[in-house]
Amino acid sequence: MDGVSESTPRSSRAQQRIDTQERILTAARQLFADAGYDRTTIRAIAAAAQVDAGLVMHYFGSKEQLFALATRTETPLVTGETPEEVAEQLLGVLRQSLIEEPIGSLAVLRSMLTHPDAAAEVGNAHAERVKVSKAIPGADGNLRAAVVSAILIGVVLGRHLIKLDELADADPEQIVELLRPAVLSLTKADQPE
Amino acid sequence: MDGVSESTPRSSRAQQRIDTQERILTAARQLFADAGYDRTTIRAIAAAAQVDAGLVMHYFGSKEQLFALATRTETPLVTGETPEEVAEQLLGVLRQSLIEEPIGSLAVLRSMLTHPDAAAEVGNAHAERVKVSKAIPGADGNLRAAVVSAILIGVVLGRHLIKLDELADADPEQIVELLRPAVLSLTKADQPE
DNA sequence: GCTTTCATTCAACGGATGTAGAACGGTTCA
DNA sequence: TGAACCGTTCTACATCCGTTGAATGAAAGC
Repeated sequence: MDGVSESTPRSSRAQQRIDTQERILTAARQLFADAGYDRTTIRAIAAAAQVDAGLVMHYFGSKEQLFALATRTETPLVTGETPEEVAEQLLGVLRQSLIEEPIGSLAVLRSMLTHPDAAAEVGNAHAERVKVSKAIPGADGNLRAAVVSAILIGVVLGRHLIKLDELADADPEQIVELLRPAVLSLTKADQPE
Repeated sequence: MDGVSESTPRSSRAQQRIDTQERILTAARQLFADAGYDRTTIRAIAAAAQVDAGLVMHYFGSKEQLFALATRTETPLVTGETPEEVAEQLLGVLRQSLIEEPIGSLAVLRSMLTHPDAAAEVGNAHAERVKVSKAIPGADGNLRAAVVSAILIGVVLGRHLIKLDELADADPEQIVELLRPAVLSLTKADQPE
């Protein structure tokens, strides 16, 4: 039954390699999020992972490739049908991002602004817009979706990165409540005047 | 009447020094906005200003001080009394920031996310929040003001820095229209249910 | 005209960084 | 037990950066 019992011992070497790689990735994610791409050095990542800098290179090839792997993030789902459902799902994503720092996204966001190649990742990290735009009716659905994304990015950024005092200290639920009308006004189609 | 006619000749040395300093400051502003603090080198600024790197140091002391001087920006006024007036003024600031890149602000915004000391500048650059919070009634006026600031930052950032396609290409006026209800919902005080 | 002043350039240093390759030491396997 | 393997560290190199101090040459003042 257990075909790997003898040929691949679960610990000691194969596993330790994987553990070490994961330790490096975790340290990289955290440091990239805290300090951005440029200010994060391979040596610092190695130190945080209690490893030599050369090993990081050996495993990941270059700082560039390590960054790409460390900041890969799965995009949240937006599957709602009605504007209200879409709005609630977006607010749910926001709530989660306010409660705990979305480390991968922060790393990308922070780095994107100084590191050219990171910008490409944003289309990926926030590809939710694509789905959002399909869920928002009207000819300007795409634009509305982009504006909503920008708003959410701005608020998350204001809380975790810029750390605007009021935003950083406030109750997440209160922020969500304040934003509900704003998000709703954007997920609903134009109403003729 | 003209006390400076002879004692301070307007050109040649005093003036050329001022001109050169201004040329350096302009180049610095642009480069900091384009590439952020870390990726902008003194040598690149000097080259853009057609000057030696040593001269930049000689005039501004350090990269740090140059950054502080180059990104100093005057804060827009928000003096409205009613929620509607405040909202319109905020939307006006947004409109202007969408039409032409606010280079100083972009430089701060971009650098702030990787350069620690730049963060302090944000309180200055967006000190408008203080005035906004006074113009927004209710116990949560401060929080509302912060949320509005975050939203505006997010949208400007989405257009000029992240360059979300739809946001970058859209008509500024259309974006402003989309955001009016959102901003209005935040400048108005809570209405009891 | 000679000296002083000063805007500007030149050359260099010390440190940090990404990266490459040799070397080490324990594990695996015959 | 001895040889091959491999995870890991050590050492070093080339480059780039911020910064400095001496050198240069033209303008200013006497």
